[in-house]
Amino acid sequence: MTEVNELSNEHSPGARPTLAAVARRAGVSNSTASLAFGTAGPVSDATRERVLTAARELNYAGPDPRARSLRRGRSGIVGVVVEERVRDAFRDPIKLAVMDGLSEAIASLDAGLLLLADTGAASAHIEDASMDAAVLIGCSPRLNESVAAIRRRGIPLVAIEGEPADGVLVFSLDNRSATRVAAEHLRALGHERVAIVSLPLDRGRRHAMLTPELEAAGTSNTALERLAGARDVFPDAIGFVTTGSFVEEGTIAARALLADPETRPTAIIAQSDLLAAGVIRAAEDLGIAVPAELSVVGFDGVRVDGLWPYDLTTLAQPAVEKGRAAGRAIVEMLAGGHPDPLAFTSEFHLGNTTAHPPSIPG
Amino acid sequence: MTEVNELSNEHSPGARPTLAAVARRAGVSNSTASLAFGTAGPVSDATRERVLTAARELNYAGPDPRARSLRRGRSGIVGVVVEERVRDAFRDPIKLAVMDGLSEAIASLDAGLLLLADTGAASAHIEDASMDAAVLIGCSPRLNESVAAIRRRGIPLVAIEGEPADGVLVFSLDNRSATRVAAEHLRALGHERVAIVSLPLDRGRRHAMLTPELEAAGTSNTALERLAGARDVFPDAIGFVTTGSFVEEGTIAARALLADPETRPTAIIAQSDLLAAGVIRAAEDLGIAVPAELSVVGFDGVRVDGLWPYDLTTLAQPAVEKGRAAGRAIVEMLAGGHPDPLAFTSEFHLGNTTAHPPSIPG
DNA sequence: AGCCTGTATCGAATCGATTCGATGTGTTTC
DNA sequence: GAAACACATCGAATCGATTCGATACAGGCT
Repeated sequence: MTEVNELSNEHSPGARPTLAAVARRAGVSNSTASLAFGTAGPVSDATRERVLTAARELNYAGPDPRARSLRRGRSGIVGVVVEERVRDAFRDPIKLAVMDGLSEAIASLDAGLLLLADTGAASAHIEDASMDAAVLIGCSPRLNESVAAIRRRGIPLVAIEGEPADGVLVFSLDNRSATRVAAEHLRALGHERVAIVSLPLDRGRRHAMLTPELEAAGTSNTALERLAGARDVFPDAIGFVTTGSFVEEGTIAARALLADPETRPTAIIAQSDLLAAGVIRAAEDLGIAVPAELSVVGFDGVRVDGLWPYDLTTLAQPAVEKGRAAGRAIVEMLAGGHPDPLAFTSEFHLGNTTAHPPSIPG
Repeated sequence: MTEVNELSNEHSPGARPTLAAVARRAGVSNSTASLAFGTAGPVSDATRERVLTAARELNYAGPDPRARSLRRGRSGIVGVVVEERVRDAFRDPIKLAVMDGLSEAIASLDAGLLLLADTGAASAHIEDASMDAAVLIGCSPRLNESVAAIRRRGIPLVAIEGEPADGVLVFSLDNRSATRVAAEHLRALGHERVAIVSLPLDRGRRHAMLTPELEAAGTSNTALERLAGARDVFPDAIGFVTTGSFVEEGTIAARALLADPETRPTAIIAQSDLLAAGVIRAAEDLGIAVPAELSVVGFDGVRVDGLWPYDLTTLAQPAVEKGRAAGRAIVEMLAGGHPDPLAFTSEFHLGNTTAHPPSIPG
């Protein structure tokens, strides 16, 4: 019966051959065949050749990654968790830059990047995808049960931004103090009526005027910190919450904030450069001159195509470097090390989109 | 001794608990514990509760994905292979749109997307990543050994564009005939000196003037087909090969093509909208009026931020729909079906970037 | 009472490879 | 010529779960 099974395994066209089948055909043991596929093991060249030939003849595709990863305890996969649909995540140049640095730093692991959308609902994948480590990009490492599940799994877990949490290595940015610098710049220029265009505060993702309730219910560390930085200087600034860092969202926000000529702000603090670009576009449409009638500052320091001739006043953050640091940390943790968290700082860039507020005639 | 091991497994802080440990603690068999984690199985509510409680007490994170995927033969991962560095892939709005449709269509699989860069060199991941299916986006399904390895693995394999190959389900686009339509449009307007700005022809990725040698050595189906479509109408068109679909690359190409005022083309066929945007930008810089002095057509039909006031004449392709079709095909193949390949067509969009060529005085 | 049905649970085989310790063979060294 | 050694190869245990067929038991039926 064993014989029959062996034959059927080797000959039935549907079933993929296994390493055992290859070994049998090459006339070596299971273990030797396995060794032959590695590069290191003590195998004679002749034997290795024989095994590889047998593999070729059987059309064997190499050791099954599933079995290999069970036995080895490593799967060669690093999970990247984003708190939105995958499609939206990749419209954000900052996230792309982070992934860029990340993939560069983990290149030595020879691992693939598994995209996981932590949209709250279908978080099935994220809890039972096999990965060797996970990176949270712009998600809250606390509060979240998927994240808790990953942590329980005991794999290295790093977060780009987001407040510190147990067992999560956080790479943070000076969101609050950097925004404060920008706000102080505006105040020094003489601005008093300032409005804020905010990134989403939670996963709700509707746009709305900023209210204390929304603010209190917020979970997005990045948005809240930048908000706090602005509030440090302009405690009463009004604001508008967008659904994401997109140019169109900035336009929508600016339309709402600039609607009433009486109460119109003289400056807008946008929480991202894309939002700022949208604000400027809206101002153009409304015939409001930037920076003469409206000053605009952004955040991120990404080059926005088509913003010319404007050179946005903004806070340049080292996004690629953040990703790289996270990647390096993962490599170190997988090697058994215990790297330290790191805080990154943004640099104020003075462009030509900020100026003194217009002097208002009596 | 067995006893000792069991104890050490349950108590040593480093080792993660296994399902067996949970079962033992709950006083049920291994198999019952497994059943308790599924939703379907015939388990009494009381037992399930007991198992889940034991799991909680042991801080068990749920069945190990590696073991599960070995046993089940499914890993819940769909590989996405792109022929460039991951960072570059995501700068291309068409690839993003494809991924978008893809992730939408495979949502029912509850699978994650594994990014794999087929850069020729470090193709280690792509050959031994565990995945249930693979999608090639803009890679040649022939010629490539990594792809051959995937095929040998016997998993569903679909390709977005690229010439047909055995065992690969291809979703194609009418690259050639669509480009021909654009070229005919230019000829109808009276253009005779036309230049082409081409996507990369192979993985070499250097920019250079287009030569017959480069063309003959090309492996990128998409670029070659679009080239052929242009050549159907303007057999002698000169061209410039870029390193990718980026605005800057279009600018570089246009600078090269527009350098000599004597031989300057009156129209440029760009193989992507981003390239076309770069061409227009270069023309602006050089003081060449579009469309009065230079007509420009693109390909893709993506909205390029900052191209305003231009409305690019282009070929709009159903990128999201291509991704969706690929995703649906994968779902069907994993269910044992044999879906048919599909050919998509692009739609000519007449914008304001094409016009009659300037009448050349005496 | 005897028989049958259905359900909850269990045992054991299985998925496909890796790896450790053991074995056997061939070569060097004194 | 025997002891020591290096090296290739092999057997068997192992990774951690899933699943199929068997079992036991409770209740319903005639």
